[in-house]
Order: sequence, then C-alpha cells, then structure tokens
Amino acid sequence: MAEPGGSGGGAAPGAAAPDIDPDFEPQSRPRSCTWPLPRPELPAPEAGGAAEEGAGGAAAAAAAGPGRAEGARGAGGAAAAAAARKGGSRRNAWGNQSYAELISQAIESAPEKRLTLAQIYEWMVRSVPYFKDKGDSNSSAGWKNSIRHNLSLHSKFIKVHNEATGKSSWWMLNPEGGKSGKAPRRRAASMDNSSKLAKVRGKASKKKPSLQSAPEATADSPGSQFPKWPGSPSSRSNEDSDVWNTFRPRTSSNASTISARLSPIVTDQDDLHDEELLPSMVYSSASSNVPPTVTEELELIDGLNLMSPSSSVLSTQQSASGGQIQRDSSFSLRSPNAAGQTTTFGNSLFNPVDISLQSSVSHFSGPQTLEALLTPSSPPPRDVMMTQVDPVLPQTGSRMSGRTLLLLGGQATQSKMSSGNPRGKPAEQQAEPVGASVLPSTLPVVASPQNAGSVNSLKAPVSAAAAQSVQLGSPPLLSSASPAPLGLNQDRLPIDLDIDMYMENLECDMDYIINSELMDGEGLDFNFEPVLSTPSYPSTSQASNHTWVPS
DNA sequence: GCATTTAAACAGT
DNA sequence: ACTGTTTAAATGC
Repeated sequence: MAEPGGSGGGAAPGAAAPDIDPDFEPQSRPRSCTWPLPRPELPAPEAGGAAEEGAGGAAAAAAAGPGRAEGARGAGGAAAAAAARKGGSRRNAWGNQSYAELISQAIESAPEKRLTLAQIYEWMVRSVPYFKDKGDSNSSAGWKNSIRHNLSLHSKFIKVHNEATGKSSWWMLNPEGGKSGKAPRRRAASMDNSSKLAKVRGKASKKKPSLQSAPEATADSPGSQFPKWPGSPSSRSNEDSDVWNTFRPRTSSNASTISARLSPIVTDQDDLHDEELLPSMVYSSASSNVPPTVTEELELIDGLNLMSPSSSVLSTQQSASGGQIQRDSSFSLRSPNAAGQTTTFGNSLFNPVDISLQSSVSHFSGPQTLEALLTPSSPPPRDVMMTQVDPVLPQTGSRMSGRTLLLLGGQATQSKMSSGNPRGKPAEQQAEPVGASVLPSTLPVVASPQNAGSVNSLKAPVSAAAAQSVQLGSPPLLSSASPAPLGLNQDRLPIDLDIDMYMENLECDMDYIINSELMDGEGLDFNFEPVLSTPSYPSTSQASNHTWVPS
C-alpha cells in the first residue's frame, strides 16, 4: 500500500494513540458509536508517525503496486487473530485492523448500522488518523478501492438497496454471515462450484455485453431478460415496485444485495412521490450527510401528524409509509450457498430497523393498530379495526372507490409479482415475503388498467378486508393499517369475522368500484379523483391528485 | 492454502 | 465520476 511507512519498518503513521478511537465518533452520531473495539489497543507504536501524513503514500502507492514492501505488516492473515497481536508492529499503516474490520466498525458506529460507501469513506477519514489526509483526490483511490473490494468480497457485509434516488446502497453487517466475521463461502461457493458459472454471471456477462446479456437470463437470473416488465402504465409505479421487490439487474451477482428496502420511510416514497405528494417532507431526507436515522424518521412522521392530522392526503402518505414499513420488515440476504440465491429474513433480524419501524408506526398511526398488524406475534387488531371502522362506515360512497383502489392495487401488485416477476427469481422467494409485504406505494400506482383487470381475481375475504380498511380511509390510521392485513397473512385473517359484519357494505362498494374500473378501462386517475375530491375535509381537496399544497 | 492488501478491468448509474 | 464486482498478484502465516 501506499504507506510509505512500510519501508521504514515500524512506521506507524497513526502515531497518536489508539488507532482510530480518538477521532471517530465526533460528528454526526450522537449515538455514540459504540465501538466494539474488538481490538486491543495498539501499544502506541514507537514510530512517530506524523511525518507520514504529508508524504502520504501517494507516491508509494503507485510504485509499490503489488509488490508492496510493507515491512510493517508482520502479522498477515488471521484477522481474527488480530486481537492477539497486541504489541509489536501494526499490520497496516493504520494499525492492526484490516479493512474489513474497519468497515465493520464504521457500520456499527452508525446509528442505524448502515452506511453508504461514501459514508464509509467519510468515517475512515474522520476516524482513522491514517486516512485523515487521504480523504480526497488521488490519494484516496487506493484505499477506497480496497474498501469497495472488501465490501464486495466479504459476505459479512451486505448491501441494501437504498431507495433514495441517486444514492448508493446501504452497507450493513450481515447479521448472519457476520458471525464469524468473515465468510468466504459466498465467493468460495461460486468459484468452487463452477468457475465457469461464476465467470458467466460475473465478468463474462459484463465484459462483452453484446453477447452476454441474453444468456444470463437462463437459469440463474432469468429475470434479467425481462425488460423491466411490461406492465404498469404508470412509469413511476414501475420503478417503485421494481425497487421494492426485485434484485437489481445490474449484475447478475446481485445476490449480495438485500432486495426489500430496509431504508426506512424516508427513502422510497420520497423518491417517487415526495415532490409530488409531500413536498414538505423532502427536507428531512436531504441535508445531512448522515443517512436518515431513526430519530429523523420519527420526526418526520411527527411532522406529518402535526401538519395535517386529518387530511386525506396525509392518510395517503401514511398508508404509503405503512407499506414501506411492511416491506422493510422482510428482506433478503445473499445466501452463501447458491449463486443467485437469496434468503429472506424476518424483521427481527435487524433490531435497529425493526425498532425504528415500530416506533415510527406507533407514532403516526393509531396506537396498536399498525404495530399489531405488523408484528407477527401480535393478535389480530380486531378491536382497533372495529372501532375505527364504525365511525367511518356511513361514509362509503365515492370515497370508497378511491380507497378501494388502493387496496385493489395492492392486490393487483401482488398478483403481478407472484405471477411473473421481472427478475425471474423464484416465485416463492419473491412472491412470498416480498409480495406479502408489498403495499401499494401510492394510490395512483394501483389504478392501472391492468390492475383493474386483476380486480376480478380478488377474493372476497381479502378484498373485504381491504375494502374495510379502505373505508376507514379518512383517518390515516386505518389506511395505513389496511395494507398490512392484506399482505401480511391471510391466514391471520380472523379479522374477517369482524369484517363479515361489514361485508354487505363492502360488497356494494366493491361492485361499484369494479364497475367503475371496468368501465373506464384506463382507470388512471378517475378512481382517484372522486375520492380525493370528495371532501369531507377541506384539506382533502388539496390533496387531490398530486397537486396538493403543503399545509 | 488462507487471509489481506493493492491494483486494475469492467459494468451499471 | 461513483459505485460495485471480479480477477489477479504479492505477501505473510
């Protein structure tokens, strides 16, 4: 590596004290990034590192190349063993920690246990003395490359798709694979099984795209073949669902990424609808270099509540949020075994996320409602539903239609996904976890001709449930909750019991809706309009369509 | 042979 | 330009 110090032998640039500790943390994270500090501290190497900084490895970097001398690195492999090596020389210019370890610490230090690549860089520069002066320009190239390499290489790091537009993925520690700290398996597996295969999915495919693009699609990642998917009329919706429940095509190897978005609330919706629906919300996500944290999210939500507690718009948004939450609850991780395989995990795996979700939920939606719905173990939210429903029931009518669409959309979406998912991933994997958790990102999305068509396929119980929740509509509470029951588990539909009571009403509405949808065919906005426009609330009108004015 | 670091080719946005 | 993935070489254990 560049580390010139290497030549000298001891050269420990980091001179000052404990490797990284000192600086680290400062900025942005209130949360005290509890450094695991797995590592025994360095015994303050004698080397007076200061000098290095300036000289920086730059020059060396280039020259050294592969054959880097690095006397320093006495302790070679066994990262695990690192702990042992307290004294003596540092393995690397910055200390005994390997890149992987540094990255792990960086991630752990983050409140949400996840960072983007850029943030990892940042952390390095901030927290590791050695990298302090290497944050920018050319000097960074080398170690950044190494960071990236490590992220990709080690299964202990998982990539989570970041919905925020233009943002790179989140990198998290693999709760599972991370156990031992480093799991070669992923790679090993692919290589072992068939270098050929690995090649195919990896470089081969990339290299001469002209040829490969097609072949890849076969067994492993058939999906790539499908052009996105014919479907949804609304371009936006396309992206939406795409993001949510599919692996990105970018590389066949995307097995390493988490498909469902973990990134909480802020992101996804924001990307797609913020500007249109919730201009006021945008703020939170942006600004800080720090990814949206739980607290931020909460705040955001609160803000919403404050802003317009009763507005239908709000409800819409919230429902969307709820959807996200749900989606977030399940995600897939790269599985060590099979190349393209993915494994899905319950939300329980990521405590932080989980918590954030729940808390946020409780915030904006009725107390138990969402939580109950979202929480697998929780009992059916019967009561809640009931109480909330009652008041609203009387109002069905036009409003219903709009809401219903939402539900239907959810349905439609699901069916779509299960039937033919673009990526070609095994139906079970995608359809089940993802589909279950999928929610209509927004009303508009739902209301597509195709979707409308799918309406027919709706099952009474499900639709009923959906409808019911829909009816509640006006109150954000319900709307947000509605999706949950649907997707979550029909098995857990004891709700139906209650629902039955309302079935009649629902049926009527459903018919109405179906009819209207069929009639219109396009079904784009029409559904929408009526609902929104039908104002019980003044604010509603604003909400209409995408052009509502932020209160 | 394994773990790491470093470099680099490539691909996707 | 940045982000990610993969290969490959070199080195130390």
